[in-house]
Amino acid sequence: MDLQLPPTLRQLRVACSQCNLMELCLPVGLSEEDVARIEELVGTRRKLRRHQSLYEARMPFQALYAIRAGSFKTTIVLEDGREQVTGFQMTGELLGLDGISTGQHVVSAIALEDSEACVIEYARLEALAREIQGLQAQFHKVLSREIVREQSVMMLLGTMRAEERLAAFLLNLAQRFAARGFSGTEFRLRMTREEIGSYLGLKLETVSRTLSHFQEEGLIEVQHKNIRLRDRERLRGLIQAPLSH
Amino acid sequence: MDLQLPPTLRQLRVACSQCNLMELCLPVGLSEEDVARIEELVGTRRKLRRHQSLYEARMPFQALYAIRAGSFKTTIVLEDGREQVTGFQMTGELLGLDGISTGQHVVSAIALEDSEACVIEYARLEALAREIQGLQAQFHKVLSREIVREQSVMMLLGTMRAEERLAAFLLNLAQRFAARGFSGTEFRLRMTREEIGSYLGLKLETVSRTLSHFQEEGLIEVQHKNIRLRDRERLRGLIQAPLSH
DNA sequence: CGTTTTCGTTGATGACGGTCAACCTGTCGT
DNA sequence: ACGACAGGTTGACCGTCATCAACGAAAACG
Repeated sequence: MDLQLPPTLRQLRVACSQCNLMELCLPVGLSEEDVARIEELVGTRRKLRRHQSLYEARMPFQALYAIRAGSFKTTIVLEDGREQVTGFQMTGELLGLDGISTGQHVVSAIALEDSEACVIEYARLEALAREIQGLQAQFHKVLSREIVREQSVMMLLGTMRAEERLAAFLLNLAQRFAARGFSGTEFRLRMTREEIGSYLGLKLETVSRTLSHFQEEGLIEVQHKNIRLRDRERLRGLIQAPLSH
Repeated sequence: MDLQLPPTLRQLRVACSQCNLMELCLPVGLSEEDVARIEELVGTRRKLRRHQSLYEARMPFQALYAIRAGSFKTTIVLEDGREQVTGFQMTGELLGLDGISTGQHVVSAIALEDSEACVIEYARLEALAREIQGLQAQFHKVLSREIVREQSVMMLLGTMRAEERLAAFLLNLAQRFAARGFSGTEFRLRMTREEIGSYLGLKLETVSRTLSHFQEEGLIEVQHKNIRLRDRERLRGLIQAPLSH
């Protein structure tokens, strides 16, 4: 079996058709036949240990990456060194879209845990998208979905208060875990308070305090990185009715 | 002449090849021949008066819009009524990308002044992108550029202070005016203080105060909506060195 | 053309979240 | 298994920006 081979030789024959992430990834909505053709797209897979990067800002862009296992964060840095997390990505999600624009990556993608990603060479993807209409359509949707996601983060950063941001964040995570067949009520955070804060435009102390506060209110249970949602409805209510207006 | 005809009959024959926005719009980098084929893409143009919307959130998505004249803002609203401006768009820029994801628009696009947009039916665009490689490549770049733009807004909202946000905003506007052949030093804001504030995650009073402050410092001259940049370098410096660290 | 409304400026005050600091706990590396 | 260190919690204090308010000016309206 593959697992017996030394790591460098593990250029596993990738089979999208065998992958349980199909309905979250690029092949969504494609016929069996088309999925078969897509498999030629994915050349290799890359395994990463925690803290390793899939790509770094300013590196030339050549490929997109579909997360097969694990999770990542993407970060952008200003010249003065300030850094911000722009997103957290889970299995089935596509990384690297930022590089298409200029041919250079603008964010870095860093594994939050030991992870694995399918390498999708971009030139091949473009070529195949011209042939397979469904692939083209799906790819455009993925791009557009990222635009929409970022817009809702802008909304969060621009108009929400600390409590609302955290509530929105937890509910979003829950929903994504659920979509992957995991519990949407009990899960483990893969990122630190500081990373959460960076993503939400808050300091880590504020994240910590707010989580504690949620716990006191009976909204959630927190124990380190383990989260349990106890009252989803009230959490949701927090977002819609900040304090009274 | 066209101008004599009643508005409803003004389905002008559009000619991308004649449009001075070519190098800012979709046809970038295409051969003459390909540009000719692209022209069949743009069916009609739409004229809008100030405050009219090109499309509204929740409306079905069918077309993208290339701004031919004027300018727009895009806004997203939460259920509780809170609204945020997610972007300001100028000539040559593409509107409607948010709709691809779900087939429904998620933001509304509203004209900041009397404006005109070319209607690009999306189904046709996808079809043509499959045939013209350069068009496909350019379209993907436009999508990716929007992702990158939003990331830098996230950075701005997440880590920058009021002064830095305003400085970044003014410099960005200046650069875009310059790219269109207008002065990058003296220009007229098309949006209100409130709209600027909404975009930057600030209240209108803060925007007003900060602009006044910039003026006292000799960085800019403000007179209502007219802006003149007096010291670009110091403005730029504001962004990179927030206060000392 | 005058009136009304929208838009912008400036001031006084206060709240939310940032900052600094001390301490604790769990995890990672050797 | 142990120690060092990263990660997390909590408290006290403070700064930035929001809020409330009053006023002024420009633009939109009939």
